[in-house]
Amino acid sequence: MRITADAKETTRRKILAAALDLFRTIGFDATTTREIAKHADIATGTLFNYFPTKEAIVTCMVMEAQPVAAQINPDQHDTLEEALFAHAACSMRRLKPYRRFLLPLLETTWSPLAKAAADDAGQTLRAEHLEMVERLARPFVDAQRFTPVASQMYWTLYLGVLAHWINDKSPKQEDTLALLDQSIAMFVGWLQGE
Amino acid sequence: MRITADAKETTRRKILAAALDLFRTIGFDATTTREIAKHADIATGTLFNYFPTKEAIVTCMVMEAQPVAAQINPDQHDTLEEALFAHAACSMRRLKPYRRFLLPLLETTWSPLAKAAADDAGQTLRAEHLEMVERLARPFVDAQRFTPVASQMYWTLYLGVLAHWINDKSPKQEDTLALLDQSIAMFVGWLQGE
DNA sequence: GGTTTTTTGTGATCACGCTCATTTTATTGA
DNA sequence: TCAATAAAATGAGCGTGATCACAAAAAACC
Repeated sequence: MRITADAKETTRRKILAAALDLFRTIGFDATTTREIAKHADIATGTLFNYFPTKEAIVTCMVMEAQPVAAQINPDQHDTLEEALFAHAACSMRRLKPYRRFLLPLLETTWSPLAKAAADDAGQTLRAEHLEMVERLARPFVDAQRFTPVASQMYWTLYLGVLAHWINDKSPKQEDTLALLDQSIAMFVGWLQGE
Repeated sequence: MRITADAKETTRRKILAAALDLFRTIGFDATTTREIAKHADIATGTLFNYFPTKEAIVTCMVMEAQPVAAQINPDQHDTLEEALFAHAACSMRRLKPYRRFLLPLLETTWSPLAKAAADDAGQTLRAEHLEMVERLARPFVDAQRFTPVASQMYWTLYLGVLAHWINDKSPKQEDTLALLDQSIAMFVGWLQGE
């Protein structure tokens, strides 16, 4: 059991490394599962013993990156805008290595479009993010204001920002940061005001 | 030239009819292009002479529905919320026959996620919608406030509503209407306030 | 009407993500 | 040590959306 488990982990890492390499080099779409398997020295079928779909590989990469929760201090900020901005920026820093091929993640697992029962891992990421948002909002707004609809609207706006980010050509992605800033301002204004 | 053009139009309609029928009956994913072609009495290859992709068929259905612009009077409303709500509701009424299989449209052509150069038709629909939104906003807000970023944020929110709508199980889709209401309130609050 | 040129239709074929019956390898128990 | 059993790897093969070399038909020209 010992040797096998280690071997499996090794294979897993080989797949992730091979996939990351190819995604970066030629992009997500142009990378075939056969190619990933070949680079990882396994058979095509084996790949799917480790990851249910090609998209799941991306999801997995993101999940294994350093969690945001560990890097954010909820009591550090004076305004809700500031807190949410810091949180989003931190999340995006985490996603940065995968920016160019986040699209499949957004489309298949993160999007509110995603078929309900889909990918667990993606749902987990979403839930974690939203939970943090709610926690950050707690000192600033009534708990009862933070309805599921509020979560949903935040998530929509956040996805909009990420979507823009993916193709952002501005030098330091400042366009995206501006969009993020405005999106958060809009959300906070609505959440606190009214 | 005459006869051919008519024949082409006939084939086009046969394809659209066959596709609509199948999409409704067994859903978008379960419908194969071969099946559509068979029902339309043409070869598989011919289908792709008329529509570049399977998704484009859906886009086309939506485009051929009655344009929203013809049904909205910009001077009819007392508040911006009201005007935008009417416009969105009207757009969705138009989309209603296709609600169950809008997902591919949202994913591949409407989403801000879509690769930039993608599908023209989808971009047109988007542009038309946003233009109308801007026109409705004109009496209520400074023109210079309606920046491209504002358009983008509106579109993101609108897509969020549509995404929710697709899977909305509530009897008269009142969940979606509530979400639309809140989304517009948030957007208008931000656009006018600040 | 016959010839050329252009447009349209065709289905075999491709490349892809993914599956599954089978083979290979590892683990257990005596 | 060696069956017996469980776990993992394999690659041929499936169904799919889409392509393309070619065939048929239509339009244009004289």
